[in-house]
Amino acid sequence: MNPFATHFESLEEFADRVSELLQCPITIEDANHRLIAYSGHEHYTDPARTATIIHRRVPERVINSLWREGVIPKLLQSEEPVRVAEISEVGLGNRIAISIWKNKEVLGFIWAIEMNEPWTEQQFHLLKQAAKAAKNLLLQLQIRKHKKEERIQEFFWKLLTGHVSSPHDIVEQCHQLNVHVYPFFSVGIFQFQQQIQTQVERQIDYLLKTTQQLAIPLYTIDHQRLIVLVAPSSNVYGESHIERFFRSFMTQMKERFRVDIMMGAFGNVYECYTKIAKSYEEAQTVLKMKRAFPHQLANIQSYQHLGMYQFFDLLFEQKRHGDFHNVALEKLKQYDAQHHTNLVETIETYLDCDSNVNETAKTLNIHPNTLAYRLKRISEIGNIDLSNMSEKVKLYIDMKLDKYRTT
Amino acid sequence: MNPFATHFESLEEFADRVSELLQCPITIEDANHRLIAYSGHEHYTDPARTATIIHRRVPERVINSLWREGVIPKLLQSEEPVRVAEISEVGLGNRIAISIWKNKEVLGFIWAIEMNEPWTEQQFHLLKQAAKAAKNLLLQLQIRKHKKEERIQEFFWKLLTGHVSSPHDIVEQCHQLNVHVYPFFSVGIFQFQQQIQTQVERQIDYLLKTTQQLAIPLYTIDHQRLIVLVAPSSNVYGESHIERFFRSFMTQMKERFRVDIMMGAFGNVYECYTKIAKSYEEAQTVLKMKRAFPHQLANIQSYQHLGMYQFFDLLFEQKRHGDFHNVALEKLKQYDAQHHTNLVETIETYLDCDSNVNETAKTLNIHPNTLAYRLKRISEIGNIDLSNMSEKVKLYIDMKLDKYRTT
DNA sequence: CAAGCTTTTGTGGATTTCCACAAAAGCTAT
DNA sequence: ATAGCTTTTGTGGAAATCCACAAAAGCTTG
Repeated sequence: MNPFATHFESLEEFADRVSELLQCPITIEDANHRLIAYSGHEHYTDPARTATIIHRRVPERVINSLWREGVIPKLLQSEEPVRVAEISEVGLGNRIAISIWKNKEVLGFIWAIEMNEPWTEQQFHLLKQAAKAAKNLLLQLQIRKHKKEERIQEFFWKLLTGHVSSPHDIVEQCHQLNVHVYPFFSVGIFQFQQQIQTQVERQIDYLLKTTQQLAIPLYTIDHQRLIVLVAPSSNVYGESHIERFFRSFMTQMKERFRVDIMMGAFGNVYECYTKIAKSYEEAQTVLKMKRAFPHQLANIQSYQHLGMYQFFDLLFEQKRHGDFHNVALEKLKQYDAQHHTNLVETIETYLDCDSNVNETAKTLNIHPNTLAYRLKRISEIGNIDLSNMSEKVKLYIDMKLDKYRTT
Repeated sequence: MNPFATHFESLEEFADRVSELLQCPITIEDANHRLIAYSGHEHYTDPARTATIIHRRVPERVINSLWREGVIPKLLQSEEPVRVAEISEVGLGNRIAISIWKNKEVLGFIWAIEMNEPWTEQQFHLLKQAAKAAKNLLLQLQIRKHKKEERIQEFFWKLLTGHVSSPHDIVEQCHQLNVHVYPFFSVGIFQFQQQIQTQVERQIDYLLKTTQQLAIPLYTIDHQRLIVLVAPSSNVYGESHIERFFRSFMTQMKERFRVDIMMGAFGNVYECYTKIAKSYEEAQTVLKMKRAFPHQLANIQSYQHLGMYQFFDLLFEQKRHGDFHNVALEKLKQYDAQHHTNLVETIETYLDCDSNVNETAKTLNIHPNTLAYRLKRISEIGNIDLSNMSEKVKLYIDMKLDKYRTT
């Protein structure tokens, strides 16, 4: 006979029942480690569980430890209970965990704290029965959520495309949809190697829901791209917070799920939600420029650090009208062609290296004096004053615009 | 009785007549030292005269000497003959010169070579009579010229404003108007201190017509501006030729006529005459930028050397839409305001000085180590990588755009 | 006013840059 | 092939830069 074959009013009631039967504290989480229910009996509770209950989610460091220890991969692979040894650094006592399945998808987890004695076969069997019973309860939750999700998605796309009304209305709608409004935000994009499949969607959802580095009130998936609204807790070090989150998201996708993300990018941080479309545009610009200048912008993620490449679409448009043709550059190109020299490459590398002689010489594999000689020739042939910032800027931009054209 | 009170078929006939009476070679020039007529009798002729006749104009170095010796100023002041001592460097022998007047305007000059003996009173008297007689002959030339001038002016304005047809038609029209077509050209503008008066117009005409550094097929005057079409002889060192001409024109206007020119500027050198409007626009851009950045661009005249300022109108337009706001710069400004520091000024000067520490420190009157410290703070506070060209460019442009806004 | 912070200036030494000069290597055209 | 050019590499010394460390001066705050 199944002890869970009755009707439960709520998941809490269910958790309490499991706790009674197993004689230990029980915590039920969804697939993203958000707290769904927990037993209320007076038992010993480790610090990790306390923190989980207080914040209504498992602390990120605990999740990270569980990944590192291989616990979560195991849970995601089998329906069997997993024994977890104490991880004292994160306040986690001895645990038994089991995943809740529906078809081939994990809906959530049940965690039990292993009290003094080791579990009996009987207890393990009970836990497995509990996991089966939890499935139906969780499914009901899921359905309710999915409906809301769809409305939120639509709302987010409206924000991204600028089809929005007043800031006040936006906040109003957020409240209706139960989307938290943060004081600062930025729009980010992750470009994946391939079209994002359903399984990867779940993995993305998992990572985004479990991260606590910053809030992600909204996100959506579009072909090969994941678009997120990120909200750093403060804007003082906002940029670097986002940077760090982006890097860790990408490494985690790779390490945990073997999913490659080509690149990530995000726009400026704004306060008013009407600027979401703008931040989105900026993020798209970053991606575009990273594609055109993969080497230069390999380590750049933010629009803020795009530097002069921010201007490029605009300048390029103008250049196509035939403006800005650079006589100096043309002369250098001509000279290169006629004399089989590398003056253009030289000056470009030199400027890439921030006018650093040694670095440039190393990059080009030439003697520093050779570089000096070439620079002298460049300034003669192109009639350029290489100690004039404005001229250098012009030349640099024109060279990069040239490259941009060929992509 | 006046020996010139007869009708002369041509100016040549007149010159021969004068030559006969004075027993010496005679040359008649217009007010711009262009050859109008010369006597053909076999007399001794100095190299300066030979060159004048061959090139149909007085060589520029001869003109310059005559100015330097004070000969021409004297001629422009009085109707009396002026004795000119030999200037052997330019091949000029002993001469007697007199100016030809109409009301208060000089129409031209008569030059006589003083042969072996010094002139008698009688000869001077004859020369004065000749100058009076020449007046009417020159006037007829003038009238014919004026009419043509007007049609040329109209044509030039059409070219400048882009109201032109095909390149072929332009060349056609040039031929009709007797305007020489050169393979390369650029449009230049001189900005005068004040509205250009008739007298100054003549002085401009004089300098433009006498210069031989480069050809000036067309020019026009508009309020405080003189607009010239300049044609360097070759485009190899075209830019520098034009530069030199601009400088010398401005110094000569000042030294010879006490007329101040605020600044000069010229556009790119093109080959096709349909690009005149473009070159003109570029020259206007240079003037505009020189007004906005008088210090930085004090020594810049050409569009080519405007460097990054070429972009500024375009970028500024975009910036007004609220794009490109620079968080780093805002943070620095904020820090400056709160802590009474000069970080923005420091970084701007540093970039102005092409990242040269010593020069910057001297300019700012601070210790080099102070500068180093400030730069460190700047990169911390603004989250800027000062060894990244692209970021430097962005910051530099944003700072200059800020300045541009306030002008 | 004392403590703690930021900012300025100083010192010294390793490293880099700049410059002049020269040798060697490579290319081109007669 | 040779002469004349450009280009590369080398040497050495003066000047500038970079860096670490420290003292002093200036500001802010309790």
